Amino acid sequence: MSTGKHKLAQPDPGDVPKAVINRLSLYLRELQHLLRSGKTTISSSQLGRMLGFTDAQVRKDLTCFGHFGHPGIGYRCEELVAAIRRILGTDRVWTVALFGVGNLGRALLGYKGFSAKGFQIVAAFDEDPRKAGATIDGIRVHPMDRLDEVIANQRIQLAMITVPAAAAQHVADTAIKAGVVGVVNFAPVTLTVPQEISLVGVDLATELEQISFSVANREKS
Amino acid sequence: MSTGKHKLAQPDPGDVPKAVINRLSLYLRELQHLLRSGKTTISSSQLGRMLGFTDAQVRKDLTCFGHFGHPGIGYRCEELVAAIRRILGTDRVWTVALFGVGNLGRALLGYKGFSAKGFQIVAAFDEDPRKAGATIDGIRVHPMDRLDEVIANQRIQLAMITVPAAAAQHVADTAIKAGVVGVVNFAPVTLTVPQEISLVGVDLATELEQISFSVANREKS
DNA sequence: CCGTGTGAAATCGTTCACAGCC
DNA sequence: GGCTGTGAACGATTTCACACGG
Repeated sequence: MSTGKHKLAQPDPGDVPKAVINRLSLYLRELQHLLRSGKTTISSSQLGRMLGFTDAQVRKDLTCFGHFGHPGIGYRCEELVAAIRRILGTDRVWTVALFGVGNLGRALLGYKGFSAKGFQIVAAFDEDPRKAGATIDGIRVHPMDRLDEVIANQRIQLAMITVPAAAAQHVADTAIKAGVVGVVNFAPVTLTVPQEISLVGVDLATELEQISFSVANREKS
Repeated sequence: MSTGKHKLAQPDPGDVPKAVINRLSLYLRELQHLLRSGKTTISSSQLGRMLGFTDAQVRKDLTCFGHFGHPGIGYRCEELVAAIRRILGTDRVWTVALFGVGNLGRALLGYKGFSAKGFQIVAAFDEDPRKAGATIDGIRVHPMDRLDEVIANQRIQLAMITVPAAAAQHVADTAIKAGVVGVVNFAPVTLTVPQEISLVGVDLATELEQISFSVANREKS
């Protein structure tokens, strides 16, 4: 058996709420900060307070996947980081291709946070032939028609889409046909993908609308 | 009277689920596409299908805020767009300041999607004195120490934070002290703000972790 | 004691199903 | 016939409260 000493339950992922996975990411981020500042253990209530959750919530979330805590002690940070990374699948390295080398695309190519978390952008694509051939932040920009070849050769698993809205669906279809199994879409459109493909959409304007609503309506208690 | 003919209910925003607001943004985005393609009315089931929701969900979400539908007809796109914009507060223009003119910051300064939705970035700030003084995409970059003055003079309401994680809390505190009432945080840290301030966090690595989890666990059903 | 893990209770959000209207 | 608005049923998630372990 390859992985560590603590039992990792494997519940049907279908019955783990999506919100739990989101919080797991936040726990992980917080734990990594804690580790850097030298803390070795933490209780569910401390961790919860840092993020605005209750202690029970933290424990429930974690026990979806196994028994990581130590009664009377709390959670050992290092242990829990390892466990969450295994749960999220970020204990391995993922290969990512970026589609659309515009402003946002370039910014993402240079973003250090991805490789730190195990996501390696290994190729970029752009329709504009003047961009293809360039190397940005060490990443080669290919023309779109090399897509199949590059995805296959470099065994690319995930796609980040930063092309204009009108092109996003076509790019997603093509990338998926070439073998990509997960997509992060930054274009402000709803994409349709086969159900075995994982998809998350990040719409920056939508995020601002959440703020706008809550500011416009902050005359509550 | 300035605003339209349809009743806009004003429920205590506290009892509208956050998820509803998120979906409202998606409805709006979809409706605007529909308008551009010439459609004038749509039913809850059509709109739902486009986004992967049920018809009942769409209707419930909308009736949180008033009666916008026409039995036998559906919703008139233009009318509904206006209503949702009023609900989200994007029928007015919001002034935004951007903090941290790095890769991501620059990309956001150039992003057209914001002004199209009523969010106008009117100033940027950076600690690096070499960046201050420049103008990027028509937006002036100020040194941090002009923060109070600029926020007040330009009546800036919202902040987008794209500084490094270690600086984010301080920047948020300062911006809030200067009068900002809503914050979108792109730095990978949990910010603490007074409860009357609206906050959303967007962590790009976290989004990828959602994909990683679901790809790693897609042997379900 | 402090702190986890966990059934049971409470809360919240979604879907159903149908009355009413065009 | 097609479609909205809505109470009631259902399902899911969060919180409570306590047994048990260091």
